[in-house]
Amino acid sequence: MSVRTRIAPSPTGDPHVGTAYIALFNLCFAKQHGGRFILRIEDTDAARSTVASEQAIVNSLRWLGLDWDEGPDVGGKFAPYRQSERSGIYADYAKQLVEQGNAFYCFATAEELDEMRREQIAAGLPVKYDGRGLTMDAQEVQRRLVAGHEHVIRMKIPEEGSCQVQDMLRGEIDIEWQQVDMQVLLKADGLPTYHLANVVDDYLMEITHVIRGEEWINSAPKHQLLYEYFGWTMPKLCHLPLLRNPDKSKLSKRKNPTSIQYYERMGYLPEALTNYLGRMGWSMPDEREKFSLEQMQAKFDIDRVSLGGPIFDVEKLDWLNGQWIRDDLSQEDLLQRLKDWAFNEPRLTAALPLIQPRIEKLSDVAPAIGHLYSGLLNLGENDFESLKLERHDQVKVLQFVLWSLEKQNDWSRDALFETLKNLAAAMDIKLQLFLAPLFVAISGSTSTFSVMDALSLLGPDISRARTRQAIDVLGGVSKKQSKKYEKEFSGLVSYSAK
RNA sequence: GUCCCCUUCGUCUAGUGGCCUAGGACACCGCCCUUUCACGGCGGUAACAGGGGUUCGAACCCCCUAGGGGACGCCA
Repeated sequence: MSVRTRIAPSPTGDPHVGTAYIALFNLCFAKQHGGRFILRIEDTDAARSTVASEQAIVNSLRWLGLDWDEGPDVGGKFAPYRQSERSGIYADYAKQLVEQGNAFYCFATAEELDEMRREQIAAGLPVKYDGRGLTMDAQEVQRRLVAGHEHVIRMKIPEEGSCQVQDMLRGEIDIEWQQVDMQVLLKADGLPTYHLANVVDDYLMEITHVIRGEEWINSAPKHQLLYEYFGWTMPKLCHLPLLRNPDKSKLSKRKNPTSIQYYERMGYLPEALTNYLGRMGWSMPDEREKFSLEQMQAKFDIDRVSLGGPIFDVEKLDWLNGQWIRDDLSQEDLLQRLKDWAFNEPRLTAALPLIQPRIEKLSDVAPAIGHLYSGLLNLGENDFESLKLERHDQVKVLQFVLWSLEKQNDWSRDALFETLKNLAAAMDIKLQLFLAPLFVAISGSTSTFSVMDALSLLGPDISRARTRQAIDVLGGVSKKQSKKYEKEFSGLVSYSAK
């Protein structure tokens, strides 16, 4: 049997570099063993799993050159198990477990369980489903099912003993069954949870190796137990370390740009970013820093993964990107890359009408649109000095704007204007004053075309990054202050929503 | 709080019991190249978390402690 690996990213938010990281290692492992690497996008929440967000993942992985193979289709290639006509298979598997006595119906409501958890916390007990559904007698269960009471299916967990999970890198991991929750397998809406869907999919897709993030270690006993219940062979597990922020917490977008699209917009070469991700927790046998995806695949060895969670260090990525630009691009290549990146007709065409009214000479063009072709700006505190708003209010405005922009989905200039206008009104600040710090943050000056147009053309990734940068330049927001602001902000938003 | 994972320069890492007075890379500093700035070249500062074992010998094996991270959802 040949090796098959698979990643199952959730199409939530922007495609994350962590997804690319896991994909890269899966791809290299599979190719190294002459196997296949399969992509499957999964999320049971239809509201946030849109065609567009699925496509964004596909595009980002393609951009990075992390190509996947076609695998056995389960419920549609990109549209996952939420597809109603196929989700039935998961319900069938869940019911099979009930019949086998490995799972049970639970009629507890969300409120009831919240209450239970609160009590457990108050009593200093481990927070865990207490097995109340198990005590209901079969007739009562039948009665409620027939009556159409809302219910879920949970898996049974052994009451004592422990589970030994084999990890390809860590060896045996021993987890007490006491620590494992009676996981919901089938939700009240009839859709499976990740745990069930994942196991069923991996089985149906004949996955032999599961290479995923370390955050899944604690769920491994559940998955292993499901394989046992079904009588299926368990794939080999491998948990990769998590990418971290400079403060060592799990890489998150609040602290670091994490969107693959951000790195694309910043002008990193995909081969450099892939190369850099390949250096996170892994090294070439000859220790060279620069290598292509093909070279990594050729030399890949999962045992060379080091377990300490690596910090995503932009400085080294910058250096590596420079190496790629200087060593691997001919002048023609560079020209082509620049054209593809941003110096293309549609991008320029979008900018020209904005500056045409403002220029007197053709030589005025480059300075006027320079900020549309830049990454982070060269900002200093004094760039904000001449503004009328007090400095701490500037920071506050920028922070609130940032939070708004993080929620913003529609990046048309009109939608942005609507959002910002409402925010200014809610904060009770005159629009002109309100926009001034953002103007500087985004454009690097106060005398250029509308900041809405700039935001719209720059897109979410760069816009948010520059706003964040401006906040930092102005001294940042302390943790305490941030909490206070957050509260105030959520109050404003609900107010303006009315 | 409970459990799990992790721990070599500031950062990414090499190292799988003797080759380690611990190597490379980024960053930083200095020198050289140079009309400037980069690039490039050369050099420098800088680490085995702490404590116990095992062993002739420990960065490497074991134990304890500390620190960091993660998981504890009808999210994934």
